[in-house]
Amino acid sequence: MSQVEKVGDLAVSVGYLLKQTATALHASMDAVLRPQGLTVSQYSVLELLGHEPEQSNADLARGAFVTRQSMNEVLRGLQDRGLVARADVAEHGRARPTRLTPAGSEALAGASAAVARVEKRMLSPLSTAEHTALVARLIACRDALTDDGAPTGGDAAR
Amino acid sequence: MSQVEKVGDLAVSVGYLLKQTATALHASMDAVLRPQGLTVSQYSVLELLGHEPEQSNADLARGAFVTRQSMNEVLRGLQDRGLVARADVAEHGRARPTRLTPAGSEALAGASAAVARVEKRMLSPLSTAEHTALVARLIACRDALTDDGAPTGGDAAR
DNA sequence: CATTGTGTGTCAGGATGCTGACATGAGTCA
DNA sequence: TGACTCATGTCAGCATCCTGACACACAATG
Repeated sequence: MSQVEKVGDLAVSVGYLLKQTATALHASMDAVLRPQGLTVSQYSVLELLGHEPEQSNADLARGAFVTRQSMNEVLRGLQDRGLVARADVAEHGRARPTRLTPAGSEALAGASAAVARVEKRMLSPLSTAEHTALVARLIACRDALTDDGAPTGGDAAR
Repeated sequence: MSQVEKVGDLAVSVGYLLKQTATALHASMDAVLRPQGLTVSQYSVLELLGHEPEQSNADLARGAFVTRQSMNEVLRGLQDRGLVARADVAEHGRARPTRLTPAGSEALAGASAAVARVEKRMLSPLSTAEHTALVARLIACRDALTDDGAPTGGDAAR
């Protein structure tokens, strides 16, 4: 009974399935966003700003699970295309809050609809009860990993 | 009723939770594998070879959700450290099957045990029934995305 | 036998994201 | 006030992974 534990069958490994499903979702999102001229990272920023305006570069980086440096480049791309706007000078600290432009809101509307269709397709085999149960269990797994142990990503906890 | 759909609250969005959970798992795996001198990608290869020996570079690339080119570099690293071995000449086509060396099997044993502990921690809040239900629903979501729509990743379907 | 198609390994170039480092602005506290 | 801590934005260098392209090996087909 003091057997050494190891990872079992990959076909039913939660870790492997998580990676597979997340990869499939990313690919599907990329497929519908690219025709709209957006990458998944860029869409993530627009979506985050749509839910909570006036976020700083660091805020957005944490929300999208990347570093401030990477987010900076994503924001530059969106800014050059006029989809987001940043204050030229910081109001308070060094943070220069970013907000959606009208063009950005319009792009977000189209992209969000497309992504919603992808999510709907992903969840189509699940009943409403199964859907909510899945959400609850993903939250439980995420919290079990992050409550103590390792950081979630980005560089906020390094 | 012709309302335009959009992505809802991020805190209960399956897509966002999937990304969060997968990121947290990846970070936790990295934290336990790095002390053993392995990256997550390298561990993935060892694990795949442990389950199914004699896989080609392309097979492993598909299994690890990366391109053949990326997998080639991972394999080169493992080969230089003597953890895997590849035939110098192809037996059949151009494929040169890779297999674990004794040192590779030993490294895999330690790494797999560490990863199993991470998975166990992740699943600790779930009952056995919830665990199996989670697996079934992740499979359902993955298949719903990949059965028709977009490819799963890598370059196999581009 | 020649042709076509599919799968594989590999090279070159580039895009993306990360680590490390530094300077700036704000809050805290002796 | 001055020292300290913390969060932010940014620069430089590097690692990783990808796209595009090509050559080879085999199977199927005429």
